[in-house]
Amino acid sequence: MRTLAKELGYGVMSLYNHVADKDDLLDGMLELVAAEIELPPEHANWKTDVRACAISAYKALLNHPWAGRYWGRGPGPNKNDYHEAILRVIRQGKFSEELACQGYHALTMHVVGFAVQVAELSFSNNQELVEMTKKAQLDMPVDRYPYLNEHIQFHLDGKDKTNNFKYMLDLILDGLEHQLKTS
Amino acid sequence: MRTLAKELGYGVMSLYNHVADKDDLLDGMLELVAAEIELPPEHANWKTDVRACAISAYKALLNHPWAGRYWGRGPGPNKNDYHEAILRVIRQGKFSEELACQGYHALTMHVVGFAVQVAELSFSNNQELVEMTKKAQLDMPVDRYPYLNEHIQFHLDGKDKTNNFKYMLDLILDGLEHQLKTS
DNA sequence: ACCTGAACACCGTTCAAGT
DNA sequence: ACCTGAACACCGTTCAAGT
Repeated sequence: MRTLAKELGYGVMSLYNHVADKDDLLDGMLELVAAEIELPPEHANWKTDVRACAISAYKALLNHPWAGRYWGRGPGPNKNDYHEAILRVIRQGKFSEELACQGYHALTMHVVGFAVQVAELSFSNNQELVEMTKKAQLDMPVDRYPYLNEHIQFHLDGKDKTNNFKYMLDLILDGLEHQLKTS
Repeated sequence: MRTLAKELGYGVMSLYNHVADKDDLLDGMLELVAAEIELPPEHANWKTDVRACAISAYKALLNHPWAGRYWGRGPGPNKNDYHEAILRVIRQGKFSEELACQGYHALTMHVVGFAVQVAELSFSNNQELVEMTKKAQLDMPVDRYPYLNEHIQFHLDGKDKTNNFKYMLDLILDGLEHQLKTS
């Protein structure tokens, strides 16, 4: 609040003429984030549509790294539109009510769960990440943590070329598709 | 800090004789949470072992709802043991280095991503959840959000009987198993 | 209707002083 | 070695007073 007011060039208390609360302000900010999410069209391919929408939501959350932590607060028009879109697309894709419920939760939980964790890391560049990784490695002797060291080395060698958000997303989507077909 | 000191019956500053920082204190607390995770045995079934370990980690995080938010901080012996265990089990299960990397991230991201979001909700009982849901429903007219309302009704009717954490976990595990077999 | 400073009840932490 | 109160630099917010 105090920082924001200073940035705007007003006294702190002026903010409370436009906003009830810090919570109220946050809700408004979250709605702006939700507005960035590109929503899928009517009646097309559920899998590609829900995939694109999830990726768009993920990008919106990473555009505003503070946002994921607060995403679970109250409802809001733009946030509702996003959730409605996900549910609509899979229901129109012939998901049963039950499978839609499961798929909806799996997808939305994945998006913000992944986003909060990636946003938390927040190193400014890759070099900084490498430094942090190497420092962490000092607390992990190879004889006690052989697999952990192997894994870290795998990353340091730049061998991890997969986008892990999309990788998990596809695990979920493929799993749902399989359940849809065999139900 | 101030609250903790009062609870212990000491002055605030006495804490700094046992702990460098609030961060230092949190790291210690996180290690205690990590200690609650039951680690899998050597050389058994990767799928059931990694599943049990993930569920145990999830339960530990929910036992201490504040913990998920800070899980991504630095390394720590107990936290390292947990990560080492996951990596070991899947590598011993004949995962390639690459698939192990993907599986490791998918599993660990799922556990804490899901935990932080569930912990955030934090209503004390089911009645309270129903109240909150119904209040949220007021901002969601049925004509504008038909699928969202259908979904909420599905929950209010108690028809969602799936444990969504385990459901997603099995989606991931089954996907990994499939990739393991066809690689 | 909008702005504002003083004041309140909170934080984590430094520092100097105690035993 | 362990404890501690005063003090500092922060928070979000209430309240009464301004225009």
